[in-house]
Amino acid sequence: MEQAEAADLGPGLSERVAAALREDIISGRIPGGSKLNERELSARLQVSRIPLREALPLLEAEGFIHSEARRGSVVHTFTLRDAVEVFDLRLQLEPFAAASAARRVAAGADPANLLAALEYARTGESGHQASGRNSDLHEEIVHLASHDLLRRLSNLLNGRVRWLFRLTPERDTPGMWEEHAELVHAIADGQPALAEALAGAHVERGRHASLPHLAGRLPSEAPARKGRRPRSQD
Amino acid sequence: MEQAEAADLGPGLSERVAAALREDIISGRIPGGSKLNERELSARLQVSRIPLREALPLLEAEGFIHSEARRGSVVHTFTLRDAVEVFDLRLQLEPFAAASAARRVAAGADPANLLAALEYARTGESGHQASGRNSDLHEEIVHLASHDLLRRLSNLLNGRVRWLFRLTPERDTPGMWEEHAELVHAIADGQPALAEALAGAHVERGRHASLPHLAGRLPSEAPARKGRRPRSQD
DNA sequence: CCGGAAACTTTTGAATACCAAATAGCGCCA
DNA sequence: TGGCGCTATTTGGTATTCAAAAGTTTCCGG
Repeated sequence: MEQAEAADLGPGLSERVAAALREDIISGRIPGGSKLNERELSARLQVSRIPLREALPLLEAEGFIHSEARRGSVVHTFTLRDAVEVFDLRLQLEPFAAASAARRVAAGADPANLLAALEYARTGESGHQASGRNSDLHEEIVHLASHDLLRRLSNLLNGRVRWLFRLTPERDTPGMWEEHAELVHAIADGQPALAEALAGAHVERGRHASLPHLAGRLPSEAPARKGRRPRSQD
Repeated sequence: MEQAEAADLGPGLSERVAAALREDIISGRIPGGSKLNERELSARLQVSRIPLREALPLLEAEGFIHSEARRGSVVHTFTLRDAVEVFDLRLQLEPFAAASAARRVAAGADPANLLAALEYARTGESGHQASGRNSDLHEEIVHLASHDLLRRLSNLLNGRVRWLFRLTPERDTPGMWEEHAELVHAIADGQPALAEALAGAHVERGRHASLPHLAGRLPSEAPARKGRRPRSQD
């Protein structure tokens, strides 16, 4: 199989494979419960099994797939419980991230990138793309916090946050932008306590706004254990 | 290269490779800054490069190694900052884990395993092995919380917690066992608020007890960027 | 004698081919 | 119709090979 001139040379191939699969799962193009056939995926993604098998453990660590020894990988079926768990942990991490970022600003760090991300999120109109910008904003806060371990945990969380945001496009209201602006300015002003409180409030408001909608859109519990083969496409 | 009868069949080979490397790094057998040569490691671990390259991305996600494209992998050099970061995030996650576990018990979950882990931690004498038992206790709390996402984030944190505990064997004092006992009983009694507060106090006490010791034992900042080749063994 | 450029070497990234073991699906027989 | 064994697909893993990029060495010129 010719690999042509596809060598991007930037990120490793396995990371691109992981990113592609992650997006396919988040977007629902590969539905929950699908069995992932290695060589079929290799063919579709135009790569050999090697980068694929480097990518799958990562996706499993993020909880997007579930792999059992010699039984292959199955795409995770997201439930309402998953959504609740995302809010739970955002509530633990984002206030800390916001406070840390504010402290860093107070200590002399430059919040320019954060303010730029806020502006970027404002200019983008509503819709599915906006959820990506919201994620960018949160990532920028984490980055500003200069906290390596926090960044790693947030990366793990991030895919699921993006999944969650994609399910609730109506979250992108003017009111939410106000919340973001308040939070960003508290950070940019170097006020850790205020930033922490606003971040917590932001997450909690999101939870209460989203969960009722999500309850109708997600299976409340795990699906049947055997025989499900959603036959993604043909 | 004969693989003999080594087929354990239990966990995948790549997971065992990841675990072995993780332990080698935590224990210092592979010192920070070491360059990891793939085929050399393959030879030493008696596996081919494939399970190795499935393991390396996992270790990188956990922050034990740092891989750059076409430049190979280097073992992370732990600094005092890393220790502070571990305490930071334990402080965010463990109180939540303890509260969740207590809520689960109040809702009818059985804390028998948790109590058993506490007893197991008590019977083990002091020393380096005890740090493993402490980790087991924390893992048991997380397990009891029945929170998938929390479990994933905790797993990410866990390796670094084990690294940290191994550096401070003097932490294993009778006083710390009292703290554990209080916490476990609060959970077993189904008291979320008490468990949350005790978990936070436990982490903070550990921070204050450990950091002075660690300050003398760890490099305060990242090492020289180039040319370091600690030549682990020959 | 020192600095820079070119050639060489090492190592990673990736592909291909192959084998063994286990699961799972299938058909066969009672 | 139900249980049992067989085949076949698939995963886990190894070995080998190739290309490209880093790193290293050497060599030449200033």
